Amino acid sequence: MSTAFNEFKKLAVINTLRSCQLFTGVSGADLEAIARVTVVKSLERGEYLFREGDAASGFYVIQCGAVNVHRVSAVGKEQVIHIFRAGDSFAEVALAAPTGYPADARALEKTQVLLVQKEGFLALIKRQPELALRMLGSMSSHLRVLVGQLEDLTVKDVETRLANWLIKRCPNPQSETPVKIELVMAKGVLAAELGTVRETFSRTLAKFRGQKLLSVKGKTITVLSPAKLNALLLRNLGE
Amino acid sequence: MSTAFNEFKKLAVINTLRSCQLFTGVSGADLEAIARVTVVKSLERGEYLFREGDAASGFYVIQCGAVNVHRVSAVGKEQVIHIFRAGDSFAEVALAAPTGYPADARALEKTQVLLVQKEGFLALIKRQPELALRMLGSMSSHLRVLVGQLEDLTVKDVETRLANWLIKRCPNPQSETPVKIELVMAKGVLAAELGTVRETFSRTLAKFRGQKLLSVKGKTITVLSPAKLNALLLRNLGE
DNA sequence: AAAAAACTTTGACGCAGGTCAAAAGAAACC
DNA sequence: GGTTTCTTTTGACCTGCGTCAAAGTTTTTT
Repeated sequence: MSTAFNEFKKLAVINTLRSCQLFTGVSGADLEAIARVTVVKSLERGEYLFREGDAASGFYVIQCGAVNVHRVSAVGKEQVIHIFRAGDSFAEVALAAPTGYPADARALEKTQVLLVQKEGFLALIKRQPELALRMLGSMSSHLRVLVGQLEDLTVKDVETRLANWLIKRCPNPQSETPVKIELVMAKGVLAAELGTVRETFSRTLAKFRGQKLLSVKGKTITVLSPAKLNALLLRNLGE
Repeated sequence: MSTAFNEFKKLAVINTLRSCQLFTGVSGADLEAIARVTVVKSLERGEYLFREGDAASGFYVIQCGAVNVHRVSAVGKEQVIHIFRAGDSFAEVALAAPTGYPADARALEKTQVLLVQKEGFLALIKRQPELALRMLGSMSSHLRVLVGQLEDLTVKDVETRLANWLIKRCPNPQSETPVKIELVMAKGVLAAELGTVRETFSRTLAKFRGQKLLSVKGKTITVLSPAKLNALLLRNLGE
C-alpha cells in the first residue's frame, strides 16, 4: 500500500471522527492520535459486527450505513436496542468491559465502521482525562435512551409509540400542514424498533389512515395533520 | 460541631466508600479526597431523593437502607428500573449530564446515602484518570442491567421472570434440598421490580405452589426443590 | 419483461396479563 | 383489645397484541 494512499485513508478516518458527536471540539492532534488506534471495517448487509459475549476489542463509529444493535432470546425473538447510523458511536461499554459485548450488532445495509481499539484508546485517556469525560457523557446518553425504551415498551401501547415516533419527525407538531416522512428502513425493521411485529405495525398505520391522520404510499408516510396526531398522542399519554 | 465529631463522620464516610464496589482498590488518600466532596443525606421511608429532570448535583452511594429508582408515565404507572441497597452506587449519569436526572429515586425505608458532588469529583478525575475509568466501568454495568431488563420485560413472561429471580437466590440451583428465601420488601414492591402487578405476582406464586415447587408463609418463600424450579426455568427459556 | 425473492397487508383466533371488586389477613395505632 | 390502615389473595372480565395463514405488492435479478 502506498504512503500517499495511507495518508488519504487517515484523513478520511479523521474526518469521520470529527463528524461524530462524541468528538466535537476535540483538537486535531488528539483526533490524529485516536485515528492511529483505529481500523476501518466493511460490512455487507446482514453481516454481524459482533455477537453477544464476543471479546470486546473496542467501540465503533459509523462512517456510512446502519447497524442494528439487539438481543436475541433463546426463542430466537429479536429485541432491537437501537439502530445506529452515520456519525453515531456505540459499544463504548467495551472500554470498561471485563466481560464481552452485551448484545449483538448486525449491519442493516452495506456499512463501513471505524473500530477504535480498546488498548490504544485507554492509553490515550490516561494522558487526556478530558476524553474519559466525553465517553462518560456518551454512555450516559445511551443510558438515557435505554431508560426511555424501558418505559416505552412497558407503559405505552403501540399506537402511542408510533404516534410519538411520527411526531418526533414533524418539524412543527402544532402545524396543520401535511408533512412527508420518507422511511429509510423497511417497515418491518421500524416495527421491530418500536418493539412490535410487522402485522401490528401495519394495522396501526391502517387505523391512523382510517382516522384520516395520515396517508401511506410505499415508503412515504404523509402526516396529514401533525396537530391532530399530536393531540391524539397527548390524549394517550394524558390518561 | 466539634472537630472530633467531624473527624468521626469523615471516617464513617470513607468506610462506606471503601465498601462500595465502585471504589475497591482505590488508595486511602484518594478516598479521603473523595470524602471531602461528599455529603451525607438521610431519607425517611417514601421520601424522594430526586425526581426526573432535577438538576444533577452528583451521584450516590448507599450507606444503609434501600432506594427505588424508577420512571413514572403520565398515567402514573411506575416502572422500576432498579432497587439499590447498601454499598451500591447509582446516578453516575449525573457526572456527564447537561440535562437533569433521567428518573425518579425514592427511599423504600429509612435510608442514608452519600452524595458525591459533581463539581468536586470532576476536578478530582482530571488529576486521576484512573477514577474516570472506574466510573466508565460502573456505568457500563448499569447499562448491562438495563439491556437485560429490556429483554426480560419484552421477551419473557412473568412466570419465567419470577422463576429466574428465585433461582438467582438459591445457592445451588441443582440441589433438591429446600431453600428459604426471606423477602426484604413487600410483595407488591417485588412485583413492580419484576415488571408486573401484585395480583399477577400473587397468582404466579399460587401456580408454583400448586405444582409443589414452593411454599409461602408471610414474607418467607421456601423453594422446595431448586432443581425442579430450575428445570422449569430452562424449559421456559429453551423454547 | 418475466420470474423470483422480499416485503406488506388483512382476517381469524387465542392468551397472557392488566383492571375492578371484594374479602381476608397483618400490622400499626390509639 | 379494638379500630384503622395496609397488604395480599382470589374471582370475573376484557383487551392488546402476537401467531398463523393467505393474498397482495414491491423490488431485485436475470
